[in-house]
Amino acid sequence: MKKKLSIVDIANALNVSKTTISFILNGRAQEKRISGDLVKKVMEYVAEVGYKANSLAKSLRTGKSNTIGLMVEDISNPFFASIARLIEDRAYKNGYKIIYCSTDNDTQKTRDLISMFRERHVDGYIIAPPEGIEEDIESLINDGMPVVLFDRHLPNVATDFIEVDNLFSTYNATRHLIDQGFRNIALVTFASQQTQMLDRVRGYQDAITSKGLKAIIKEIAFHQDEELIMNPLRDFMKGNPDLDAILFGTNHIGTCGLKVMKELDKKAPTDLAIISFDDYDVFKLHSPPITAIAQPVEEIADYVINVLLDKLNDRSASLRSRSVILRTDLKIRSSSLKSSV
Amino acid sequence: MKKKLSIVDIANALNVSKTTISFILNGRAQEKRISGDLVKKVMEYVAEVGYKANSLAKSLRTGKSNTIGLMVEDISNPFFASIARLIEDRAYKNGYKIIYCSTDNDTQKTRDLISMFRERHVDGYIIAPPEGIEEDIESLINDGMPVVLFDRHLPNVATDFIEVDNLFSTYNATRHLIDQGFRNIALVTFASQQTQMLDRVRGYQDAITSKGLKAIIKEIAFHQDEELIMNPLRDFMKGNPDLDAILFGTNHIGTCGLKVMKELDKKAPTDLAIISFDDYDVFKLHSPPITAIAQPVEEIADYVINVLLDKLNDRSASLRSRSVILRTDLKIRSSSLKSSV
DNA sequence: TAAAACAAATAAATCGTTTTAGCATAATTA
DNA sequence: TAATTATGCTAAAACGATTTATTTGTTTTA
Repeated sequence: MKKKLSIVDIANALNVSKTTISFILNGRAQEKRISGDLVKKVMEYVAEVGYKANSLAKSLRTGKSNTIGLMVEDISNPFFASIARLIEDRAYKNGYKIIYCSTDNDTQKTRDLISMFRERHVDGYIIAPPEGIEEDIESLINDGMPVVLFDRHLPNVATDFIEVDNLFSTYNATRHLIDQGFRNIALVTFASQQTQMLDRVRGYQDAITSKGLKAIIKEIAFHQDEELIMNPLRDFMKGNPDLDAILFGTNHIGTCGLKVMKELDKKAPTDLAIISFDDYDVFKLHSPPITAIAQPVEEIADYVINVLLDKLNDRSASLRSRSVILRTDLKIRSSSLKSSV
Repeated sequence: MKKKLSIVDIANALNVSKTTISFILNGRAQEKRISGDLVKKVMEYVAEVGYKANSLAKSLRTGKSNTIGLMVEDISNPFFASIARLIEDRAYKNGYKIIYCSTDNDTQKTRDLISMFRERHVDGYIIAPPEGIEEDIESLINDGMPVVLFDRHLPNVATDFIEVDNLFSTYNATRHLIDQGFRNIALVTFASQQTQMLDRVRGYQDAITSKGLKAIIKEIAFHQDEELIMNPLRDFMKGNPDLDAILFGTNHIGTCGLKVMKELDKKAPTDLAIISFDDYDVFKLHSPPITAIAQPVEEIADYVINVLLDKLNDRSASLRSRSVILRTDLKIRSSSLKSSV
């Protein structure tokens, strides 16, 4: 267990001041007019012994940790997992590491996690915020921390966010169901006051009422445990046998919905037409394939990281706050097509 | 942007030495026989002003960062995502944060990431190691770092690891196919010298040869890009029309396999019986449901974190190195049952 | 030729903690 | 009563970097 080299060791070995070493290593040799000879000598020696600066000491002094805090709802949810993956790649390429955590949409947990991130001096925050976290985010921003929200935003907090056009997405999907001839169309979604959920509900409602139909909305409490989602879902389906079609508000609910349908031996689209938010393998490979509202995950990740890097590099950029609204893509598959009777 | 309070601010405000504050805050008041009155005063003041120690300074001094580095193959793979999620939960409960990254099974990338983790002074490492990383892991261990491998291990490196009984898993699955009456059974897997892959191949081979059948093994290069997996897979299926059954070596290959079968309009199990390693929604919900080798993800995560915490708390524990081999569960579903002709 | 400017490098302060070693004063022992 | 031991607290060093302010010669300038 060899002791790690410090800058002092280098300085002593070369009989040079550590100040000089530091300047050279930080590319300030020219500016500090340190002779080319010495620069070369130092660089060579550093390479030879494989010295690496202690990033903790560096961070302590400079106040920068080169770390980004990423808070998603649940890292094991395929939507968040794929976004996390893309963000991770791009962050690393720009010299940043990621510390991540799952909030479970739990406000208190999120609060604790934010203060953990703060303690660890992360340089920037990427957050899919739960409800009730407004004050904490605001105080983060007031303290000058770069913050980018995604997947949803906080209406009264002025900060950058990236999300999709949720309202239009569900409006469009609902219209598609109506156009196909379905009339008893339900929306099943998580009970939530989060913006993306409210918009999804509104989009559905707008489409439904524009055609004079009756809105049927089933809200389910957010839960990790699938049983607690499937139970009310099962009750709902059993209790509404005259339903034509269901629009699922999230991929998780959509997946649970498919499981319940399987249990009850209901087939899409004959027994029930189906559309789910988010698109992933389960929906693509299902028989019949499930119509899905595909979010542009790559684009979301790109915007998120780019906006954050902008703010990180140029503090003044924090002033104007950008909101990016991206389009979704309704992947029409047979689960939502009126069976050609 | 209010300046953060430091321990000196607290000391000055109360007219007490910072040493004393530090002792009190670290629960060493009794040991250092500091009067109850003072302890109370300090604790109250600290709570009132909401002082939190700067963890960077703390880490610099103590050499502990309370961070665990987690390296998986790909965080967006459902197997790794769910393990990561479980590990994350348990780590946080024990006061540790997670820094994670995806290795893509790329040795050089992994090497870079290990040195990043080292730089950041993570206290412990959880790694699903790619090939060729033996030396780096060894040097980590030699430097006294607690390391736990999972999902696979490195044969010549003595360290703790958690994995499943891969050999028996594929042996058992193959036997099941044979028992069902299938005879032309292929194994499609990633080309890899990793232990878990070698074992999976061996398990398949053992079962095949024990019955005097012919082993048909298709190895595909590891790739993120699905097209590059699907292309050779498609060629293989087209080129071997007499195949009875396929055992897929990983969930990713399994998913791609299903996509190709969908394209080619092949149905399981009539056209081709199917079993995949790993069990998740895509397989459970598929029509027909896909027989899968389910890994005990919760148990894996529990062992991983427990073994690591043990080593973290008790350096001597590093000496005896544990290998935990867990059982998988073959979830038999209709994709592997000989159609009752 | 004295003053100013420059070149090349460094000493010391700093970031915010923990930890070691030590200092008064009061209480106990012998 | 002098020596010892507790008690309660603190000064200063250390962790390993960056940054500010300074030093010491050497050239230019006027």
